[in-house]
Amino acid sequence: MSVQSVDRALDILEALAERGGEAGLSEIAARTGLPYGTIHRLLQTLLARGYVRQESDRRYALGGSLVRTGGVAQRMVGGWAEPYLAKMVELSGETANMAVLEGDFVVYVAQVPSPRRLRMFAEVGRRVLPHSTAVGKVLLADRTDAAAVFGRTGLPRRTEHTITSVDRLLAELETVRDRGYALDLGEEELGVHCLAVPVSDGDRVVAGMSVSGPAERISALDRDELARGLRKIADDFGSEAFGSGRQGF
Amino acid sequence: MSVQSVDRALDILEALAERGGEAGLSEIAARTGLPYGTIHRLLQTLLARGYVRQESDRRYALGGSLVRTGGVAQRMVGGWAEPYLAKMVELSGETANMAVLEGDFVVYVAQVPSPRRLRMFAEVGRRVLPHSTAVGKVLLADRTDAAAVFGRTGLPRRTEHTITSVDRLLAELETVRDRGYALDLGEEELGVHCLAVPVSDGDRVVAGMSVSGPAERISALDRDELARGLRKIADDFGSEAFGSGRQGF
DNA sequence: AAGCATTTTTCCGCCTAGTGGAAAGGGTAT
DNA sequence: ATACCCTTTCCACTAGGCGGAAAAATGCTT
Repeated sequence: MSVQSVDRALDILEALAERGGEAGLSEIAARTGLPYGTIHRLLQTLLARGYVRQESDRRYALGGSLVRTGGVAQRMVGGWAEPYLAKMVELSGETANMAVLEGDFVVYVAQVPSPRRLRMFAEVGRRVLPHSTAVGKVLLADRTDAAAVFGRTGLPRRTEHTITSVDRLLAELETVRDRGYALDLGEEELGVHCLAVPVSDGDRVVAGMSVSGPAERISALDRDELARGLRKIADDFGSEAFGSGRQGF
Repeated sequence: MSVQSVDRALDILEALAERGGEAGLSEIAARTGLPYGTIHRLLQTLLARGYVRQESDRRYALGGSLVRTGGVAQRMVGGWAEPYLAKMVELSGETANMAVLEGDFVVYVAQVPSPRRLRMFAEVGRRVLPHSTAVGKVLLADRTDAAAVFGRTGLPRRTEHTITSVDRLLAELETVRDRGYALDLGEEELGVHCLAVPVSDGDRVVAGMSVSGPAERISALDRDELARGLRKIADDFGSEAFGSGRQGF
């Protein structure tokens, strides 16, 4: 049903991405379980097209050609997310956002603003640090290297409520995993509260969706009930947008 | 030398990207020249992996899986660009940036700041409109649909120098094509001048690199000589980062 | 509502394009 | 200088992929 060599080429690209965009041939072999000759041949093909690049030490890295298609795809995904974000706005009355983790940063990729007069507005494309945002917390809760991320970024204090202790933050991520949603109680911007839920591709958390608004309005909502509603929407979106991924086991 | 089916799968992905991320099977066939059966089979493979998605009207679109790899690749490219941007800083004494076009926006993907006390600082990841920036102009100069972009974005006045007439702007793009570099004379921010040059993958303009600084300092430089120097650096980077693309003709 | 044109999907025999084990070639650490 | 590890090349085998053409689905026109 599937074309073997294409499948394998994608495996290689993904293996490279998981290793942070760079790996040696044998590292790829270890991860994918493919024979060396095969990997080398497929890499040559990707190399010739600029999807992979070879460094001077003969290691392989993801190449520039992925940027173009990736950018186009990101806008598409943002577009598909809009109806779902609109549902979240309907449910909560507040502005809804979708964000992904890019490196150590949270990047907003789509937004549907609240119809209210007083509302949040975070431009699409904006980058923020994960430790002080609800989406950042859901995104990191799924990763085992959260502590390393905090090590690199530090935990700059944004407001008096920002959590600046690594231990407290890791404990909070634990809570996020357990209850399935994350909060930001004025940690990024004073007077602004957010509630975020994960978007999964069936295997891993690939994005986060959140609603944000003035502290008083958000506090007035029933958190658990809201979270339940948002999770449902995020799950629907996840299976629609990323759903066909990871089949064939 | 190259694996045929992988090459073809990449052709399909690129055809989709060129069509704005969405196309019917026969559109892809027209563009790639591949037989229907073959395209369909390859699309099924990409579909199963989430690299492509099928809409309700049976058309195909780029899928979410590209976002992950694309994001990782973008950071890699930004990293490779740094030594080149550093050379530009050395040459001009001013902050150097690299940016790409994402949809109708210019997105900064890498930066090396000037060592001077008074310097430009535009955060990586920032989005701006193309009409009022030098990088925006080089990026659009290569596209035939620049007028359409301006139609969608409008030409908001950022300063008293911003060009707000479509005709004047299109004429300026013509000039940019001819002389090989673009200027921004306080059109985005008062008192800030920029000079940008294109980065090509050998076929099309895929990014722009620019230097920006206080109007007085930039004016004091010999534009044509500076442009020549920057072009050389940008060309070197282009062939290094995207160079192995488009072989095999 | 029926028929026509267009586009997408399925099928299957042919055979080429891809596979992968193993050996040769490079780098670099000891 | 040598040994080890990682990468690249080679080649005989055959499974995996190819693509023409028919079937099915969709949607447009009359």
